[in-house]
Amino acid sequence: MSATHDTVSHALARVARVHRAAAGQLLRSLGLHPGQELLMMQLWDHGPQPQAQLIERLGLDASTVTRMVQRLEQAGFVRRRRSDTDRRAVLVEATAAAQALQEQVVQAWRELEELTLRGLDDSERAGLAELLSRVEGNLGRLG
Amino acid sequence: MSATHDTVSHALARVARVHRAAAGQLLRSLGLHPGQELLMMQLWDHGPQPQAQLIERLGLDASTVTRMVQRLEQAGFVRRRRSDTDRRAVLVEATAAAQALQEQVVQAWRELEELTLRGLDDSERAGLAELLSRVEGNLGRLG
DNA sequence: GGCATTTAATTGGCCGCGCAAGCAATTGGT
DNA sequence: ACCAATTGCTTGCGCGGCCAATTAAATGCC
Repeated sequence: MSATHDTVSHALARVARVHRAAAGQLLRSLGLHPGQELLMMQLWDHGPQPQAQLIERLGLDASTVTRMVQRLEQAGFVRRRRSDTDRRAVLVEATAAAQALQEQVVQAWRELEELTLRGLDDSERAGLAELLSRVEGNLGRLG
Repeated sequence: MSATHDTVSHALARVARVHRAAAGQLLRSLGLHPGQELLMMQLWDHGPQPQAQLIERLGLDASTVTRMVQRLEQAGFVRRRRSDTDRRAVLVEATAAAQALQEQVVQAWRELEELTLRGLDDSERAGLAELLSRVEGNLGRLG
């Protein structure tokens, strides 16, 4: 066995992929693709907001958000309108149809969380959350 | 603050993204896209092997591996040839050019690992590795 | 006011990644 | 020996995601 394996980085990459796959499985029947639910949650949690805010909060590239929003609009989950105070900005808001989805998405997310953490006791869960948070901090602000 | 946040699932998704971005940054100058280094590492660690083996070890979809290998071949890092014993199978092997890359990739991966784990002591690192492993187990086999 | 700079979005291009459908070779059962 | 089922791989398609380049609007500075 070569030494390039068993690193946290490898584990993280693999876990993230299966986790995303599991999310995809749960979201599939709701008509959402993995990643989109995070954007919708932002809208549900913080209400209508310009894309710049979504970009900021999701930590995604502007072009990614533009196209995600376009597709979500196409799917009927989101509405876009030009801001009056800043005519460059595009305000994004969840539609009524999306409101109906919220319950199911939250539920799916809960299932995913439980599936993910199955067999970990409270202190282990807290430990994992904290370690991930610190790792995020390490990687977050790098040049 | 709504309750949909602060879940391990959210943290995991975010951490995975910044981690991948960091990997991309480090691999960029080497001409590799994030994800490809994992495939190359398989080849370096286990030698020439059929795609089926790569699919198995990487846990990726067959179509994903097919196209990754095609692109890596295009880039000159990999060679493909039909297996003699099973003419459906495609054997994949690293090229000499790729051998030269190995050192740098291993180095980049080491940097990434250290960057990721900065500020965590040995027991915390071990703890994170173990928790990730258990989470992977939870999500891995979910028929 | 006038002009350079910064900011918000968009588009084109490319990659990773998965699902679905399909093809060819191999294996298994009878 | 034959034919069904399985296996290995490929292609079409669509989405998430990034970078680079572009346009339009807003801001800053003189």
